Amino acid sequence: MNEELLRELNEAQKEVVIYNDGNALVIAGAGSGKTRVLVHKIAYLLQNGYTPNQLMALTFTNKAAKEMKSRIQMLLPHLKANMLWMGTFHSIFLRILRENAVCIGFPDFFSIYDESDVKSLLKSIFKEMKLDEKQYKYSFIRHCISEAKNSLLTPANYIQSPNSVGKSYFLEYPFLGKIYATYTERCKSAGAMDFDDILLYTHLLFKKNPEVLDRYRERFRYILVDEYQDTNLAQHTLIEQIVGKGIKVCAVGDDAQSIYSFRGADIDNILNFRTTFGDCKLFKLEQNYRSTQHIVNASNSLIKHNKMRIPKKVFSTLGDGEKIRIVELFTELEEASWVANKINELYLSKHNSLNDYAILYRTNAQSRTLEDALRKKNLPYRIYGGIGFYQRKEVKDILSYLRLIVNPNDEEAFLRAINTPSRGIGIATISKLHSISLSENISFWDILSEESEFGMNLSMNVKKKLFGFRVLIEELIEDSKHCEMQSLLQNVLVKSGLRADIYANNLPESLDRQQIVEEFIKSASEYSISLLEEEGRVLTLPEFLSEISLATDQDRTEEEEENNKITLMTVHAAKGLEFENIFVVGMQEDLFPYYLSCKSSRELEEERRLFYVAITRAKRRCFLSYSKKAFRFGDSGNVRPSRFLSDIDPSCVESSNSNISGKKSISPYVHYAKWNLTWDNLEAKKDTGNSTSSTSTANTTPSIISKGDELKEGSIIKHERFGVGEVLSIEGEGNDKKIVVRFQEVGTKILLLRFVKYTLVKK
DNA sequence: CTAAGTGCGGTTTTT
DNA sequence: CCGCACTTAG
Ligand SMILES: Nc1ncnc2c1ncn2[C@@H]1O[C@H](COP(=O)(O)OP(=O)(O)OP(=O)(O)O)[C@@H](O)[C@H]1O
Repeated sequence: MNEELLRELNEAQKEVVIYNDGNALVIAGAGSGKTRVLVHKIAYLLQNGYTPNQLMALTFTNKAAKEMKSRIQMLLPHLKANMLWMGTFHSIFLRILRENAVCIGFPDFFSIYDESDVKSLLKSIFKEMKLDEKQYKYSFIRHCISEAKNSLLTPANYIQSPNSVGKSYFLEYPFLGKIYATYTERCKSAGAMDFDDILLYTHLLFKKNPEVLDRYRERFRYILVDEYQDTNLAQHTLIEQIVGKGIKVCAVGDDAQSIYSFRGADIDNILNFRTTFGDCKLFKLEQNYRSTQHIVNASNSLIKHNKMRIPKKVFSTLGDGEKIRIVELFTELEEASWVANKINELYLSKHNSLNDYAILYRTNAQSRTLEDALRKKNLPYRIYGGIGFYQRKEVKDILSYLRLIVNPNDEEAFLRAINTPSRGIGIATISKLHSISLSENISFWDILSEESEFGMNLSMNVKKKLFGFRVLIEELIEDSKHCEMQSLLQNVLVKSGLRADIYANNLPESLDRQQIVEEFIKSASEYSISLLEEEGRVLTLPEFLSEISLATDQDRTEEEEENNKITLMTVHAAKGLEFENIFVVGMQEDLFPYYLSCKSSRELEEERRLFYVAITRAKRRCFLSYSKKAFRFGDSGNVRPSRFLSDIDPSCVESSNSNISGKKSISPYVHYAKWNLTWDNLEAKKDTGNSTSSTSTANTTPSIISKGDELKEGSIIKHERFGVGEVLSIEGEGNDKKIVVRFQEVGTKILLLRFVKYTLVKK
């Protein structure tokens, strides 16, 4: 069994997988199989005595987590993959927080504020404090708060600590600390956390409640982390808190792919990894399995222009392949349609799938032109990023009611729900409520609930409206106790008046909104069905809310009737992925590198790393394009090609025009002593103990009639969502009877037989 | 209180 | 160009 697992790896990779004497760190270039090593290591550990609940595997995106899960499921078809604690930092630690909310003074079903909730709360605080929003710009303040949290500073520490990251701002922004403190207070009394809080509060939970930490430390034996170069202090420290005394860590990463410094990622975390954790072996992987030699050479020659980096050897055995093409177009429009044409042409001649094509860009705003061009050519595409489905107005409206049901103190949900649809409760009323809330230190909901406070200086008419809202929410809370998700959703829509509002007419705009609402209902229903089928559990409202609070658009369980689509996404979003053909558009000065990130060589080098990530996504073909005329803020101007284009070794490039390699790029590099790195000064020492085992918990289910006796190994079934698949095995008895099915599209799944909806294709 | 219109500022990357 | 804060009319 082990041999089979290891056969798919080269010698260097095998070593990492097998190594179990201490902590392990892999630093290696793009496409060298780091993620593959992690996946195989998890499988290997599982085959050699570790149980799924002893492993914690952390990724940065839900997409990566999902991908990893399915790859492991592929290697170990009988594994109950959902027993693995595998997910993003945020999702895993949110789970831990939910299990211990009371320890940190939060309600069990605390809310998660998304970006728009945060914005609205902060703006309300600005008003309260009468701050000049020209000086206290939302985006800057938001950044500072996030920075504070990522540095694990509570408001008190942020203000007082001598080496606080806020220090340098306080002179110019004397109220910054106060804003942060107020913001934190308000979130707390609303029973809400923002994204960064998830990490900060988990850190505090572990720090202040060692017995809680110990409970998890008894359970976990191994922590595995992908993309370690992008961890911030909070993430790094959390791992540090857990690891040690028989709990090992294995991390993989590539310093050249560190592209998230804007959210606190600190490359020192990976560089100092060996000293932080001790007893750590460093591994290198040098063979690139993804790309052809030209692409590997091009990316290497590019990244060599960075001073801050660890030099690496990389080679490919896939042959030279095609050179990188650089193409100049006149306008952005022409560029987009050139890309569309090129894809069409390749698609027709190579007879491959559109899934093999990705178009990458620096900013989401660039996608529009591309979409138009693709639509014009009738080329199907799928776009990642941008405004997520769950942030859509219509969806947020429904969610605000659902959030109130679960946590009536959720201030942002309250503010949205109370006048959506319009109930004649406007700013005047809200600000009265607001001042009561502040002076009495109670939530909006409490004001409505306490008769005494209620009547203060409000007119009879307003009182009636507020009372009506209170009754509505109380009724929905009651409904939630005995309704299932679907009927609860219907109740919310009908009783709130949202349905009547949205279905009031059939204007095209209205139809769009209706469609979004329908889609939301469908996605809830699909989620609840898959939970039933895969885990035999009934979806509860709090679980549903918690789940989607972390879901970005891309992870929504979409229907995939059309499974042949071009991928459009930002370079950031493409990290960790690979495609046969990559198109990077907008390769011009001011856009890539982005004009806001050109101030220091630190920023410029990060932009260059970003470009490195873009190129290294390509397996066979890579096209870089730019337009000479760019429309920015309405007016147009001439732009020059990106300086990065001339960083690439000309021998790997085929250019459709002349004026690229001519101009030498100006690179006024600052020398950072600590960045003068070699493999040698990454060495470290120390050692830790060893480990044994622990156990898992059971689960319960209701009982329903059983069917599916006609199935046996080798049967082919068609599942309504997963498509066609082969039954690999049937396990368990009675209500617990499960089938292991390998689906063509979605990989292997374990499904509870009594809940599965399928049709038999072949006995 | 709501809806519709004007004028201004700023403009990235994401969990 | 897009989102916003603010104004004005109903
Ligand atoms: N030993 C191997 N044999 C065959 N294919 C391999 C091997 N190792 C890696 N690959 C393939 O190489 C490609 C890149 O692997 P992987 O995504 O794990 O690399 P990575 O180092 O994580 O890349 P990145 O840093 O860009 O995320 C994948 O398609 C993977 O299947």
